[in-house]
Amino acid sequence: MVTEGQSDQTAFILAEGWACSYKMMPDGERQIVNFQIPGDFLGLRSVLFRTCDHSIQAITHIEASVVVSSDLLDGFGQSSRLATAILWAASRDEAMVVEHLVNLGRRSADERMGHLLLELGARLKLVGLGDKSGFDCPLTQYHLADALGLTPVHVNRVLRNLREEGLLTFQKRRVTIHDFERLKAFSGFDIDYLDHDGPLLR
Amino acid sequence: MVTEGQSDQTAFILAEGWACSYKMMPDGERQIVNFQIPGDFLGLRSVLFRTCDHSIQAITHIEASVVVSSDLLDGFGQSSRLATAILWAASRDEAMVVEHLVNLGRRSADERMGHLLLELGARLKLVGLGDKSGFDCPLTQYHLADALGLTPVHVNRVLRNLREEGLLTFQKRRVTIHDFERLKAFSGFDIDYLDHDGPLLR
DNA sequence: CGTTCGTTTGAGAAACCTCAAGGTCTGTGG
DNA sequence: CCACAGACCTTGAGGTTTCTCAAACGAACG
Repeated sequence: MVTEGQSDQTAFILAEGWACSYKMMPDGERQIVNFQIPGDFLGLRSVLFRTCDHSIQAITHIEASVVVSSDLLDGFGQSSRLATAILWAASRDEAMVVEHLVNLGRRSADERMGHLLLELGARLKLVGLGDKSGFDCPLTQYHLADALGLTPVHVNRVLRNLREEGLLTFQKRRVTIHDFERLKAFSGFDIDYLDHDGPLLR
Repeated sequence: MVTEGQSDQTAFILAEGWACSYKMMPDGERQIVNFQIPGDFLGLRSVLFRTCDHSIQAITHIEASVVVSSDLLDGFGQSSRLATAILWAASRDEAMVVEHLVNLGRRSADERMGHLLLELGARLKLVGLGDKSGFDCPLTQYHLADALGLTPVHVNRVLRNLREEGLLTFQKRRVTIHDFERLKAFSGFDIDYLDHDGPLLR
């Protein structure tokens, strides 16, 4: 129904049956983000974003009403710029939460850590704090543990692993990326879900 | 800055410093949902929803601009009904994803399963499919595994645990809740995050 | 009647947690 | 400047949860 990476997608309202939205991992594993049941709106972000960051698949036989994409965008075009900006912010926000969810569901502790720190680095770079080599980071290992669903003790060991692997160092409130490309590959980080530069407007 | 359960909250745009949004578990554990850095919008759902479903806390010293809540809602009030409805749907969607995130981050496999099935039950009940005693469910154990970040093998054992505990049975495409209250307590399910009955409008 | 999909069970391995104890750094009051 | 407290980081040993691999079983379907 909706496929990750494609553009020009459609939105639906589900009338009958079940569907699910999910993301695929490079190794073929899958993380289901949500199940959709009758009455649910489906594929909203695929219309608002230029390219979709997730896929949707039917589970049972399905009946759904197509929501014409241009109608949606027209409706929004007439709305205030404020409304559009807010919806866009909300969507970006949700995209980050979804990526975080995938992180917890389908990655090892080491990969999660790498992914989180790469995401923070990428976001900080966008606003001019930090660069490819690293960034200042006020988080404690307790914060990282609470974010990644780990214990602080294990966070410590994970950071040691990454350091010993030569991937990154987190010391003295500073994250230093030693090998960006390898870390990116290791943690399955793909910046696309952040890379939507502004509302899709007409 | 923002506290779960309160109403009349404020939104901010972060100018300087770091913050994080999180949910607390009954046992005092915490799941951080996202970190906010300069430039980020913060507390949007706390304005759109009557009561907020998460909390926000400063990590460093912070400078932020207050976004006046009434301005936001005015801006929306002038927008089309369509725009408002869409934003509301997006927010509810995000609330579900956030709860799913907490599920993966801070609950055991058994608790996750209970929580997921209770959520599905609650949502199905809202649209008239299924009731407190259970619901028809077309999902396979593979679907559940992909949703909960487990292996299909372990899903099977989890379902057996829950059955042997007398909490629920999932057999022949039917979920039967044997002891709703006990299951709810066991899996930390709190329906509030679904219970926002329509956009907050003027 | 064979094939496919989904479920069930077992045994051993890996990841992560718990508990416990030191160690380091930083700010604070004397 | 020193002593101290508190917050944070680091390491070890042993336990629990979850995974991997493997195999068998049942039901649906052509």
